[in-house]
Amino acid sequence: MLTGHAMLDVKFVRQNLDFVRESLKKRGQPSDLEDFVDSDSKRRALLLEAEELKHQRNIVSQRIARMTKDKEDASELIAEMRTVSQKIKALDEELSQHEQALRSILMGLANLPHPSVPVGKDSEDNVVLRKVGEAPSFDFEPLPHWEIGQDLGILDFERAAKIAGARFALYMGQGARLERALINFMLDVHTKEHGYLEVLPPFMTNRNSTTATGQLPKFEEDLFKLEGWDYYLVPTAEVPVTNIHQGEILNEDELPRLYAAYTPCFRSEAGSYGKDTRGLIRQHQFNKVELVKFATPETSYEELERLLNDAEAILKRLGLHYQVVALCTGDLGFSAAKTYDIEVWVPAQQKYREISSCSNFEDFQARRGNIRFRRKGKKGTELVHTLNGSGLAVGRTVVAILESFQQEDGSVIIPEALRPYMDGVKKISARPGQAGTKQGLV
RNA sequence: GGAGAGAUGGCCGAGCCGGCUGAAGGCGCUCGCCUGCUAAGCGAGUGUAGGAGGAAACUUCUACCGAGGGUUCGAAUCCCUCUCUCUCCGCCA
Repeated sequence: MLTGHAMLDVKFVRQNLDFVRESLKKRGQPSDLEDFVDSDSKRRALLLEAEELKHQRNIVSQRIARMTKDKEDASELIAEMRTVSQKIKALDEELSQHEQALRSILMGLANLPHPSVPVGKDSEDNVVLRKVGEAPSFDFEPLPHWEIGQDLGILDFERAAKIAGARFALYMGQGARLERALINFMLDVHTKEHGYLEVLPPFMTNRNSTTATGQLPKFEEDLFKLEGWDYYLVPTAEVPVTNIHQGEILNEDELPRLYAAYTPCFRSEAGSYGKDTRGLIRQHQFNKVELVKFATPETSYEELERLLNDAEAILKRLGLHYQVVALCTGDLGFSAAKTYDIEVWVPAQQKYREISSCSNFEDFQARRGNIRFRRKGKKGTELVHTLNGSGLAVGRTVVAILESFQQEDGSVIIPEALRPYMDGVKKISARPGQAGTKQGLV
């Protein structure tokens, strides 16, 4: 059987070969699908043959049962069926080879872009939809956040390197407090105002779950794997949270379901050597509040817009300048049908950097994870649509805050919305001798 | 870590000395009837996936009783391995 682990729908691909080819080409991942057609047709031919034999076996077995009951001699039929069973076994083996081939072909095919996604080659072709707020202006040379953080004694990359290595951060004092404040702030806004249910999931997931959301098998090198265990450290809460409903059949009236989860995220960042080597932008471990939705197909694109708004709300309240970008076909992630990125302004770099990525996966993940729903009064099941988006990446939010609200004297103003989460602290400034000493507690 | 018990349909729960059991019974759900509303009651229906046929409603076949193997003409039922859950003992928080 081929249930549950395809990505695109086998039937759909079979019946829309040209469309699929065209879509994959737009993504810059062309495939002639010849191997698909080949495996698929072989598989069906073998299936037919095997099922006919099984039918025969079932009927004759019943006859044997009756004969045995009536004390008749069935040894001839039994001998006959013995060879039939052997034949079935051989066919089943051949069949499973083709099914495996077909599955791995399907697993390698990326999701089809939604018609509204701009066609393009790479990130150059992404479309900026809007810019919100204004970039802060400075009458002094703004410092990069790592310098601000180190000067304030709230970020320590040298000791982090000693403890773990490159691409790790050690937050101290008000830095650690700021990170925690942001997590709480984000969770509160999403759960109390946007209607999400807070969840705290496992930070490791097994192979099956990691495959369902699309991180495996294609992106294994991006993940941290626990040696000797079937566990992967989560690269995003998307993995454990989307798998909450793995294998379930939900009721239509339970949809949409909205979840908000804080987790640390672990990424190997293989292949990004030399990029963003300083500071908090690219870490092996970072914190994120993730928003995940399960929706019906007819509402999933409305839900995507709402998800985007929910993520933007955080930046607005913090008073950070950002832009919203629609990813083009060539820049779309493997599993996504449509993605908006939110990019926050990073003053020291004079650049917008991704701080959230909001995607509709349609039924792509649901098919792998076998997440379905039943419509009221209708027979059968349908796959749900899954969506997720960062709301937001916490470390990068710290970057934006430190750099955007830095003062000439090296202090940093805390956005008003965050102060309740910081014991009313309005500003982080350097106070020599404070960190970790008894005087600091006064 | 040691000893035991279990895993069945949306849910609960029979079957488990092998053969009309895709699976009794109950709950839930859907449709219809009945009652002034609600509740109760009565009747019918109600798993998933894949294949073949059909424009379609649908028909038919195959598979599925935690997962994967094995025995057998035939397995939810017997055997092996694994996973998970529960109980008791020990250990650690």
